[in-house]
Amino acid sequence: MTEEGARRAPLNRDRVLRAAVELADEVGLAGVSMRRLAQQLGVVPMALYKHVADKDALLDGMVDAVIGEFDPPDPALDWQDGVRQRVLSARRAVLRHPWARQAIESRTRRTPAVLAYMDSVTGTFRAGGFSVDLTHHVMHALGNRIWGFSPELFDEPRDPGAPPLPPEAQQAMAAEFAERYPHVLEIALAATQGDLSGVGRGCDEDFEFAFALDLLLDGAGRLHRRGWSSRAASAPPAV
Amino acid sequence: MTEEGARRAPLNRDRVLRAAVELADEVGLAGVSMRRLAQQLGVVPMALYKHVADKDALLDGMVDAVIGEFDPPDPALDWQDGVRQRVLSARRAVLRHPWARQAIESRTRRTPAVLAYMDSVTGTFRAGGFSVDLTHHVMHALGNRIWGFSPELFDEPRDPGAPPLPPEAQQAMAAEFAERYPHVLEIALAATQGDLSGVGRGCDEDFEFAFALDLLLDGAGRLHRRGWSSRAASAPPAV
DNA sequence: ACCTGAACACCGTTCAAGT
DNA sequence: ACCTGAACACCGTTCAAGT
Repeated sequence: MTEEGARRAPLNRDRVLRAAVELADEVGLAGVSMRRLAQQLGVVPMALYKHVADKDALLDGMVDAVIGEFDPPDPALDWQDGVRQRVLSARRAVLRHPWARQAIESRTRRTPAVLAYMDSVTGTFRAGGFSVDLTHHVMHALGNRIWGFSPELFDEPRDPGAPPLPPEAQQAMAAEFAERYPHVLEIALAATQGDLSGVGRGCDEDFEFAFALDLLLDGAGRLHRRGWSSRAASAPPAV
Repeated sequence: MTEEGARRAPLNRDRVLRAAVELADEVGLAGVSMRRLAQQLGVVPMALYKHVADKDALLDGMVDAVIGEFDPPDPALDWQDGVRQRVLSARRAVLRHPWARQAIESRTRRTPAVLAYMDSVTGTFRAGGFSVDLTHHVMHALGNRIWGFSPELFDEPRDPGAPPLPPEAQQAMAAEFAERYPHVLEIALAATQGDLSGVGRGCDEDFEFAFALDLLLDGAGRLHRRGWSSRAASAPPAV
């Protein structure tokens, strides 16, 4: 309210990005608008455009900030543990920022930070003796899993704060499900040891992630040891 | 312009969804707004809300329309060819609608059509003798690949209509890349047989998709044959 | 150099009213 | 039953102007 008391440190790119990350942590990615971010910084919306080209650039910067939290590579590890360590470190960072997965999936530009991370993982395979050819295909096979997340295949886990469904509702849901989607119900029940109230609460995502990652890395190692090459192969793998 | 000449068939859910799919095919997902879709149908925006609860429901319906284009399962196939056939059929449908991948990734609700498709793929593994437990983990490992796409790991392919970069720009890009991201450049060059102009035009996505799919299915088959169970395993796979 | 004010061309969705 | 009109509370971004 005083004339000069409200003066604040001048904006800069870093302060804008840090505020955006903080805002996304609080209200989710959909809640991050240029206008709301400006308000959070006590500034008029247009002031942001001096530090960030447009909203896409803002999102790129936010993803870069998450990448900045990844642990550095550990050169003492062999290729398999090396890739695992980096990817699981990426996973920890991504889980710290629930919006990060959605933001990463939405990016189509590859920033220097993104390229540097991909280069580092690629280099780990090469240092482990993988051919250029096999490394290329394996990077594609890993896909977004190098960022530490797998897609939500089934429903989002139910809000843990939500009250548990009443037993009769569970029964009704199970009955309907059992009729229409017996196989989905079966594997969902298996994941919760038959505890119906757990269905829809999601399963052990960490285990599923590690399972898929190791399935891919082990398959890759097998191809590597056998000297597999896509030039020799007519059809894809035949692992 | 005549009073009655402009009368059109009454809207219904199907006509709304078909128009939305057509609009997305033409202008991309970002171009599909309730207002623009209404205009396309010669109707006021609010008229849509009688047939579709809100924009999320519209997107759900559009994804369901794509799923409706998948080929039915072929019961004569064994589990591996059966899953491959369904997933490659999904891929053909998704490639017909360039917006579909983005739409599928953005959905958090699982519609009956989505659940029915997942149930069908799950059932194919079960019919092939896979345990409930292994089927569960394998479905997670496949992840979004059951929809026939893998994530864009590297850049989007350059617009094929765009003019090719001038040779000196290619040289400059390559030089900069070679210095900062040598490993990414290396595998990118391998994918285009050293043709620099092809870098950034993307690689053979069909091959990469088939590679990853078969890597996963072959690994899954190996675990199946060996009677692997997550209950017995302390750590994930050890394929 | 950095920020502001006003404006433009959009959004999704509500409500009460029309036929 | 189905559609409309007007309004609300938002968006991202431009341009010319202020300090």
